[in-house]
Amino acid sequence: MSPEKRKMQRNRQNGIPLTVVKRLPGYQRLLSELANKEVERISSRELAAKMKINPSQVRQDLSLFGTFGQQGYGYRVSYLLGEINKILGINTHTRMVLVGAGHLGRAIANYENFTKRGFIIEALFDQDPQVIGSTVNNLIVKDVRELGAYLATAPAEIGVICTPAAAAQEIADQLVRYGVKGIWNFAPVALKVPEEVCVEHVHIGESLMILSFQLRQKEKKFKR
Amino acid sequence: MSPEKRKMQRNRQNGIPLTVVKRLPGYQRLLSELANKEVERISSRELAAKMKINPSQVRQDLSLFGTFGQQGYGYRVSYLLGEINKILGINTHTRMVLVGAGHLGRAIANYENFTKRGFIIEALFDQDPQVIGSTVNNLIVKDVRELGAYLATAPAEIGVICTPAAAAQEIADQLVRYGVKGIWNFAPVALKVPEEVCVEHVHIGESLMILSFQLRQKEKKFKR
DNA sequence: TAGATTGTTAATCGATTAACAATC
DNA sequence: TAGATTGTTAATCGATTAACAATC
Repeated sequence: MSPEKRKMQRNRQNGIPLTVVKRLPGYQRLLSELANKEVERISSRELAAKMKINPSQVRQDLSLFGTFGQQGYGYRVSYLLGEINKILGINTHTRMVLVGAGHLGRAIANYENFTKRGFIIEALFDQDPQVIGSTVNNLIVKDVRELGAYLATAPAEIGVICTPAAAAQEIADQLVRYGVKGIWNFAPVALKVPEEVCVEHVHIGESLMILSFQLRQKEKKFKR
Repeated sequence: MSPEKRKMQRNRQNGIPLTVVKRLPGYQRLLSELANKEVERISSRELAAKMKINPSQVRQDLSLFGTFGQQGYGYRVSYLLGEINKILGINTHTRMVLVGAGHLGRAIANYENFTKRGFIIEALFDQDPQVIGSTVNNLIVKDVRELGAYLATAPAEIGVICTPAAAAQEIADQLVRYGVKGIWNFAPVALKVPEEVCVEHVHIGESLMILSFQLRQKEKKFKR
């Protein structure tokens, strides 16, 4: 394999290993909880225990982004949370549009946790005349044929795809054409997008398969 | 240490590495697609290309479960798919109940992909009098207070939790008490369950945080 | 100050990739 | 048969864990 090809396959973007990136939301959630409980400081040992990982790993992970702690003291919860929020882009009004206002789309549109963190769904689109015009969480569902025109006047950073699998690629193409930089994809299909566009795929079905596998493994173990 | 001994020890301690387990649904989906297209055979090289992984890894992964290929030929698609379906417990009528018939719950209950693979949601429960009695995908939503009584007469292997975070642990406890062996959790909360119960958590919110992080990283990269 | 705990380097472990004999 | 491709062992690479000097 050529060096370039191998490099492309590496599970990294810009130096931060994907394994670390995947832990960041976990740190964020824990620190939020601690902040809510008005805990002032926490050590890597305590944080690690809550995350069910190794204290070295906590320090290793955080050190990739800066030096947030103090020797002999640990980490100030409010400060570390603030830094991780910055790293994750939390609390900075990220504009989103959502396509596919079926049950799943409406569930996402109603999720307050996202809004609270600054991820704002600003418009909903659907194809079904029965759905177009209905209200979801104070937004009127628009005709998906208006998607391009809408994004031309009100750009969004993230497009959420909650359509059936068959429609997803076409919608992704449109979102990309009209300047969306990230796609949050709930359709069970691998999207093709240009290199500069990020895709995050929520693998709902795969998750059920994994659960099923684990059930069967445990069965075996307990029978033996 | 002899190879067999090492293999035995690994299997005893950890079973199949989680990294491998996570790839299984991907193999399954690809092989299904190939079977639908009536492709007869596939090599590890071709399969790897479609999975965007290394051919060695495909052979390595599959060899953990048995020997499914033939030298000089590759893998018979229908046979390999059948074996992977067995491994994942696909097509063996797995009984499920779902608690929380909001938008997300109804989206899951309507998902035909699961039914097709033998994962059957047999009952829906909710707490809201407005929702109880309504019909979702030919099932009448029951009062969540009947959950225990229902499971006592009609046991289920998997319980799906689509309730708000605050209710999730209480529901998980009930599901476990009434014999559910796996929990598919969509509530953004870490559930505590006995060791013998499997939990698979769908991290919807974390996925958005990861996308947001990647967006910001790409921004940096393209600005620089 | 003295104990605590970080940030970082070094060691270990596990996962991925390469190589190749076996064999269809 | 001869080319193709597996299953498996060996080498490499990356991630996790341990160790410890720095220092609050």
